[in-house]
Formats: sequence, structure tokens, C-alpha cells
Amino acid sequence: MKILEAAKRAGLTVKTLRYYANIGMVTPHQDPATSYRDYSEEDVAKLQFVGKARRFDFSVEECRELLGLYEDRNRPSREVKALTLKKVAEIDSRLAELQSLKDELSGLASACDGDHRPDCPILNALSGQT
Amino acid sequence: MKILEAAKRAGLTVKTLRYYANIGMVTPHQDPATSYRDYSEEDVAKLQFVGKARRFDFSVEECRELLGLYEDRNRPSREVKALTLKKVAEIDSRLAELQSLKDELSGLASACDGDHRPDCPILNALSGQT
DNA sequence: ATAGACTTTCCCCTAAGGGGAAGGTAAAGG
DNA sequence: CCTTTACCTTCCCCTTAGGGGAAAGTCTAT
Repeated sequence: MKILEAAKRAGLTVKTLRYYANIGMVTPHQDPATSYRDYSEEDVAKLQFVGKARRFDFSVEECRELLGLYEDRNRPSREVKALTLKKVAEIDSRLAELQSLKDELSGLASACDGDHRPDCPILNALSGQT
Repeated sequence: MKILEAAKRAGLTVKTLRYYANIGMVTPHQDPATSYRDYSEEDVAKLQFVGKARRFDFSVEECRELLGLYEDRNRPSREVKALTLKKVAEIDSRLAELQSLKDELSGLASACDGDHRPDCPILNALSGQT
């Protein structure tokens, strides 16, 4: 099938499919005469796989790793689990970071009157004057 | 003072200071003869301000806005508070998104044996075969 | 005078594509 | 058969917030 249909089936954009082809992640057959790409059902399955992994916050390089494991029918599940737990840990530390930012900012916001007057604890905090 | 000292005092890198000068955020006087930048105390204060705001996850453009409000001694605190609350809301939605990702990934990871065998619920989930 | 530390501008690089131009191709309608 | 329209291709620039490094100019101390 042609690129637009493959993109629709995978829930991705045509640009994304071309990008994945360029970086060698999902490489459909390409007609040398017209240079049209021709996606197989298996290509679409891989695209769907990558699309889901991306939505799980895996980077494109991590998706490439996962795809490699996915295609290796004999890989130990250990490796996949390790990658997943690493990603969970990353998400966890980002969560903690964002939570602490939110707490600080909320604290500042609630200390600020938010009226027409110029006095503002938020700016005071940012400028270091307590 | 010269750029390295200003950078040290602000807790930023020299590259960052040049970048901020280029985009017109903090523009020190520049000797036309040598083209050396010359940072004043006020410049350093602004750099510190921007540095803190950046650590609070404000984008460079948002920092520019905050800096404008900071320099306007008559601005209503309302505007600063609005910007801050908007940022808090952004952080909140990112938190929710990450939390849901983490829950799903953790669920998959705990369903995976993580041993030498190839069967892997994580890959099964990603490939859509339930 | 010269070595070493510092400065400048300039250019390329990052992640993951998006936007759009210029030009080739395919399917449908007249 | 011809044309319109939809789709395809490559190519190039754009995004964030700077980092890395080259080449060349400047300052300071010896």
C-alpha cells in the first residue's frame, strides 16, 4: 500500500513514516522506477508498534531497541523488562521534579494578591529579595 | 565585568549569556573597539532572575515576559500571578500525563516475568495482540 | 616579547518531526 | 486520449535552548 494509507492505518503522519524510513527504523520496499514507497502489512504492524511505544514516552532510539527485541522471537523477556523499568524510573524522577516545581510555584502564587498593585511576592522571589 | 565573571555570579554558562545577549534578553554594553561585552551589576541581577525563572520551567519567551514585568515598577501583580498560574496548570497536566504513562508501564512490567523465556506481555501489549 | 587565559564571531549539532516548494506519478472523469 | 486532481518524491528551512569547537583577536603577567 502507499504511504498515506499506511500512515492512516498506523495512526501516524506521512512525515513521520518518511522520517522513520530515512533513519532506517521501518524501511518499506521502494520502487526504483518511481521511488514510491510500498508498505507491507508487516511494515504497518511495526509502525503501530513504534507508534504505541512512542506514546509510552520511549525515545525513537529506544523504540528501535524495542523493535529489535520484538523481531527477535528468541529474546529473553528480561531485556524488555529492563528497558521498561528504566523508563519507569525516568518517568518517576521527572514526576518528582515537576511536583516540586509545582509546589514552589503554587506557594508563590497563593502568596501573591494578584490585584492592581505592583507588589508581587513572585517577582520578589525570582529577584532573590526573599 | 567580563562575561566569565558575570556567568559565574549568575550561575549560568558563558554560552548562555551570549545566547541571551543575542536574543535581546539581557544586553550588556559592548565595547565597539574590542567588542568585549561589559556586564553591569544590574545585568547580573537580570541574569539571576532569568536563571531562576528558567529553573521554574518558564520558557525563554516567558522569562522575557516576566523580566518585562519585573522591570516595570508599576505593573499589576495580577499579570505575574496569571502567568504563574498558567505555568502551574501546564505542569499539572504534564503530571497527569506522566502519571498515567507510569501506571500503564508499571502494570506491564509487573506482568512480565523478566526471565530468559521469550514470552513478554510488554511486547505483546505494544504489538497490539492484547 | 611571549605565553596563557580570556574573548569574539561563525558554523554545525541536538529530538522528532512540521511546513512548504518544486516536480514527478497515478487514478478517475470527460 | 487528455486533463484534472490527488498523491508521491526529494530538498531545504524551522522549531528549543543552548553545547562544542575552530579561528582569530585581546588582555595580563612575566
